[in-house]
Amino acid sequence: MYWGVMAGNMGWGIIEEEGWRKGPWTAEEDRLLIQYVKLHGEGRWNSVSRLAGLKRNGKSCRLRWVNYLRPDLKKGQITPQEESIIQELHARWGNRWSTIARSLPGRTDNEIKNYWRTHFKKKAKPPSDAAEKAKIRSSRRQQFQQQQLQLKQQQVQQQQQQQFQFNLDVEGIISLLEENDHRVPSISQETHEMVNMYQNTSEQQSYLYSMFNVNDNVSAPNEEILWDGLWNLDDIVPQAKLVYTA
DNA sequence: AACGGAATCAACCGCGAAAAT
DNA sequence: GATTTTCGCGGTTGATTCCGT
Repeated sequence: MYWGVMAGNMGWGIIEEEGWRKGPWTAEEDRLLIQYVKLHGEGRWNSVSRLAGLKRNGKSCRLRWVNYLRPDLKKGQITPQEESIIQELHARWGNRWSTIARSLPGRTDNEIKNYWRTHFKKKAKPPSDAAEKAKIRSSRRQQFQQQQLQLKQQQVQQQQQQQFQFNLDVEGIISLLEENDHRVPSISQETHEMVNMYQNTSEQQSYLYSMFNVNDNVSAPNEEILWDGLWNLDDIVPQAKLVYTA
């Protein structure tokens, strides 16, 4: 990856006279910044250096987070659909990149701005020779491969997130059942049993996952039993709203 | 294989608006 | 209300990679 190469070359990790580091971010700096956001949330960027021990100014930290570290960012090339949205919105808004970016979830203003400058500015003139056409074909092929890769990565990520969320949710169910057991007749006996099982051993925890097919990402029928129950629970205990991200 | 120009993209800069003091 | 701080935006730069000759 481009950044990786740059970060590997530590030649210009410059320290300015004020003590701020400049240039490409290292993996360690990224880790510190991610940790800071986990603990303190986004914002108060000027506190990052003090609280996270990063020798970066607030502006640099914000930029790094917004453009590269935010978990909701889409990786990979701009898709043809996104491209047409960019064109359409640029016709309407001009260079208001942040406004355009709001219509493209997971894309940053910087990314769109760069994309526009490198793709659309020159697109006015159509390809005129074989070399240009070959280049476009190659670019499309790369784009397709990138999309396939991205899709696979998304699937893996989704599975991991699903399992993590499920884990959290089951913990929530346990405590809610403990608190409200007598008030929740709509939760099936099966659900009670599963949740109770979860509390026992790690083998049984795996068994619980397998029953819901969480690892296989094909979780429909058994899951419904649980989540129907969850929504009933939610009606009774509104503050206990459980979010299932399938 | 070597070179040079074009393309790409991460990061910086300056500025203005909004929020905090 | 004035001043300072923080944040966000758009423009630009510069290192690296790509690609044609």
